[in-house]
Amino acid sequence: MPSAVGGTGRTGGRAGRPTMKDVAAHVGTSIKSVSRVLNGEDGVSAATAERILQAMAELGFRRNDLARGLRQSDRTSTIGLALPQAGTRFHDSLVHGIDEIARQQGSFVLTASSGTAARERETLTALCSRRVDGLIVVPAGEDHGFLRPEQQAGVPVVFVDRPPHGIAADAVLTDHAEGARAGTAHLLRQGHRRIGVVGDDERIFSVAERIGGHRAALRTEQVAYAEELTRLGARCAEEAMHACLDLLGSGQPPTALFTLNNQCTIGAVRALRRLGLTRRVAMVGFDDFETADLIDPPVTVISHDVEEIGRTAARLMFERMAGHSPAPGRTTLPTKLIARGSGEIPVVDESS
Amino acid sequence: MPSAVGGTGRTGGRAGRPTMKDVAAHVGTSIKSVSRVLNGEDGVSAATAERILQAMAELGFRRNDLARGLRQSDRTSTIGLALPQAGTRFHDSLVHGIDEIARQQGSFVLTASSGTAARERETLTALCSRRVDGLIVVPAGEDHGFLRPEQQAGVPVVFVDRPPHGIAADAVLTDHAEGARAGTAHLLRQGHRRIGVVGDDERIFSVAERIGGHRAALRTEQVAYAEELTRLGARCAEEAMHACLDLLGSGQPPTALFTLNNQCTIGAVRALRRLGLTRRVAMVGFDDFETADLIDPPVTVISHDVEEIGRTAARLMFERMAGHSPAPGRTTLPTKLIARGSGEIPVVDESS
DNA sequence: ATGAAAGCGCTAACAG
DNA sequence: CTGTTAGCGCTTTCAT
Repeated sequence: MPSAVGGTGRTGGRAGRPTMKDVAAHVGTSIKSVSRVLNGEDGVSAATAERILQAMAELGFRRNDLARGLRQSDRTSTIGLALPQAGTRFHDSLVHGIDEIARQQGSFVLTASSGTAARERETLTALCSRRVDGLIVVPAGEDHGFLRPEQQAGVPVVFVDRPPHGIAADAVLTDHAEGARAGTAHLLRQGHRRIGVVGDDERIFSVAERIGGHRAALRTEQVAYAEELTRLGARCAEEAMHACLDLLGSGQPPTALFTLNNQCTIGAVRALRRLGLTRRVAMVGFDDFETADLIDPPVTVISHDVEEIGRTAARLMFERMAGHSPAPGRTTLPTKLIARGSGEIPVVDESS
Repeated sequence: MPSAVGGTGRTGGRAGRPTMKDVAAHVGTSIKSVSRVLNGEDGVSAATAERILQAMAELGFRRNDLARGLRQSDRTSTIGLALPQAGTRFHDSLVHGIDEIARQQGSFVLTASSGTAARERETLTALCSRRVDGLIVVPAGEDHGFLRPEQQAGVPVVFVDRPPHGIAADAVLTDHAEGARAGTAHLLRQGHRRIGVVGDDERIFSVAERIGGHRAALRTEQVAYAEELTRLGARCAEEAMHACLDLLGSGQPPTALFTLNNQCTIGAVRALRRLGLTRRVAMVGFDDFETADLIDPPVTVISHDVEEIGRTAARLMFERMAGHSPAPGRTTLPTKLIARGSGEIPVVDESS
């Protein structure tokens, strides 16, 4: 038994963190009193409490919440948020919304990057192994069945922006289809009949939904959907630009463009610039972005309230944590068309 | 003793998570064998191992890494990143860079929003209470002395973008002063002598540094620094726009603007638009942004490699974790001027 | 190849 | 008002 002073035998003061045991030893009281002070329970004299607080400050004590959670009904007061690498304003707003609600509930939000589909599972598992009380997931991968054990263990999982596959869970979505319908109808109203579509991979839920809405609008006006005016699979602004250049350089170019996310919108603007068509080809883009009003002409967009999506997802999660257990469902939030100019360019008279 | 079956007495399969004890009971082996399988140690027959793996899958077992860390030298393989709410691309790139290095080191990055200065301490403390192995902080507040105990306990802390106060720790900074000097010199070279400056609060390190660089450039060319052309305290694009409107509407308006971050740049562009001065007043902005090339005229900026900042900070952190302990220092990364058009507008001949 | 027991830092449930 | 004991889920040490 070598120099067993403060339990851990801390002497140098350098390595390892002080524990409650150390604080207790420092004061000459029991560990339980320290615990009481820390948790604001009563049953400790003011004098002792004072000395304990002093010792904690002196030693630089910080409670180990991990150990605490281990004992305390396995709650960590932490919720996990998994985000794929986006590179849009989506992140910030979403985190904000979630944070607002979590804070009200006394929970702490930890965000992890799930990156590509391949790494997503690993990321979510790591979050769960760190025992979050709930999980909000912006899906990157295809199947989330592996999260079922978490759900059954009482950890609610809420999906954002895309519905879950392989698991029954709440989802908070944007009304992609209706937004795209409105955007397309807006262009049709200006007389456009040849509308080019540029977007990411159609296997992505939001992309498929948006295309569906686009086609619905065309049907309503009895305009044929021209396959050759659609360019999908553009994963970044660069690829979208090339798709647009290709589209606009074809024999029968579109008189308007409908872009399926803001990266595509930015790519489209670059393409229109290069070809000197900014004022001649109309454009409506899905997703708003900060400088949309500064581009010439200002970009007409379909916008959605991402912060509200975050708040809604967080509320759903906390409701489930509180014991509510209706059948998992989808909440769909509306979009708004913001007319700024690019979408109000009328069709060029082709007979001239 | 009511139906004590699997240790925890789990029967419904609903509440609580399965533990190693449950897995062991399910297989009819000891908890230690389960542990061995999980950690890839040998000393378990292939047959038993197989049955254990099966049971884990069946029960949806997930190891509690918190409990693990409690026992295992208090390492959690997790590093914490604290970010104030920025609303710029800074976030994404920084997280990316840090993530890249952390992944190589087998660590997991958890990001928390530190929000305003007031909430920062609370956020950082919460991260520490969750026992991260290291901490990367983009400071929001003024004093970080409260992090000293963490450092002493062997948790390295690295600051990004602003140097620490009240604590000796590594910092990874941008060469704000040199960048601002170069940007200002660029404008001076076009003949501008009345350069308006719009930025956030001067108490922010980067703002002060940038102003310093700006003034240094003026001194070199023997141009007087005109206090009345400087508008600080603009915390968002909106406020920056009003500051610019004010500046440009004054009796002796500047012929060029130097904006101290991208929010201010965006505000300035809006102001120039409103006044129809986009082609007449030159502008250079600190920080690049995605659509800078799409604005008319395209915006000349001082850009820095944020991802590299992240990688550098992470590397420093892991080096300290590995035992390196030189005196804490500053690493300063260079900036690059990207001329796109707005900064190359020559001074208007005032005599005409 | 396997398991029993101790203990990580903390709190819950009981004593005094 | 204060302290003792047990145990959260896991790994470590030491036996078998």
